[in-house]
Amino acid sequence: MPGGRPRSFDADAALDRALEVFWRQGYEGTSLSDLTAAMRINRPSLYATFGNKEELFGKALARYADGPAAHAGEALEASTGREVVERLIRGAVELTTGDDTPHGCLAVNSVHACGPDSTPVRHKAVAHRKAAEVALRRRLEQATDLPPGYQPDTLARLVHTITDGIAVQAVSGRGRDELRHVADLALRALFG
Amino acid sequence: MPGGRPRSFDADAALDRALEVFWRQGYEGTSLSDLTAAMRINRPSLYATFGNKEELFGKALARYADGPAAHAGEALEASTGREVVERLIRGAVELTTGDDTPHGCLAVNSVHACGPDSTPVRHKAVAHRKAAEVALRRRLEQATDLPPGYQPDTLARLVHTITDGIAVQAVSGRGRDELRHVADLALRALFG
DNA sequence: TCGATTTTATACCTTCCGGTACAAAACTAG
DNA sequence: CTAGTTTTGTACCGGAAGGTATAAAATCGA
Repeated sequence: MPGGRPRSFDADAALDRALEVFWRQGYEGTSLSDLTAAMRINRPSLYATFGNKEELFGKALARYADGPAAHAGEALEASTGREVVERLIRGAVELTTGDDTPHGCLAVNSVHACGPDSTPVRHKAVAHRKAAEVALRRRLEQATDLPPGYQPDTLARLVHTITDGIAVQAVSGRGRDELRHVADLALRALFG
Repeated sequence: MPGGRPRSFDADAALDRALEVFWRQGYEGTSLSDLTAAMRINRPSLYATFGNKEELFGKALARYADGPAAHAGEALEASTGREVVERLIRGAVELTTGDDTPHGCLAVNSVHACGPDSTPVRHKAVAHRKAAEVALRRRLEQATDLPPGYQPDTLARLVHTITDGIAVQAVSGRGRDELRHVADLALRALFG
């Protein structure tokens, strides 16, 4: 029964391009014209396929978590608490200072989306971050190798504070090598 | 010789209100209507007194550094490296989680101002942050109480990474008490 | 009181925003 | 080939953005 003109573009590839633009320019800083130009589709196709700008962003954020930022989830599978933390911090440096990707972190950038209309986007980003923090805390509660006196919930928040800071440094122009040294020092301070 | 109708508002007070709005809503998220409403002046008065939106932001950022964020400069006067770092980190928590001020840090928020027209604003914020980092590095080079192996430049960057992360956590909804515990743990990790 | 000068208030300008109506094009089923 | 369906391209909509022209209002020196 369904005939219809076939879609002339790859929706997944288009979503990847949208992700790239949102990551580089932020939600508010990205106009529909920016999106359609990057995705190589026209406006009605975007709306028919992805809903609207806000829904498109939501899908881009989900893709970000499963793709470029997948290390954050995988890090929790490491066998020791220390290695979990190390993978998160070192992974943040690599993620936010890539040569072929925008600098900074989409989730951190999106928390700073301002203006009345971007409130739902900010909430999405906050929810995503909160979920990551809960998962890390749960994982650290299982760890037996934390230095004495380190509480899992506070350590989880400190680790995310450091990875958030790394993202800010990366958008501020700090290079990968410099941030690797920062990560080295942070890990040394945390675990000796 | 100069006659002329007298100005009917306090320019400093108006600038403080503009700072408040930029801090809470970001550069791009703040419209001229938001500004004139908050400052209780009309549009031509804003342009005659402060130039344009971008110049107004520059003056608000300078006021931020001398006012709410003055602790960052004063911290460098502490007598030991450790106390310098402690004042910076604890000061960041208090600054970014104030009851009567917006949460987060204006300089960190502004680094995330996106879109083509806000490039100069981002550059202003980056320059401001870079100057602060140089000053901290210089100060830590004078310190004699750093733990062995801590290089002043890397430590300065790590400290700013942590304060940046605190600002991100604050805009993400983390409360003052929680961030105080994070600061405690960070300082304990850094200095034992 | 009378110009000269500066600020006020209103109303407007251009441009771009996110979002959509509509018709031509490209396909499948019969 | 036709009927039905979906996507494509273009052109447009209302609204809000940053910024400004203009004239009334309020002060000064003379």
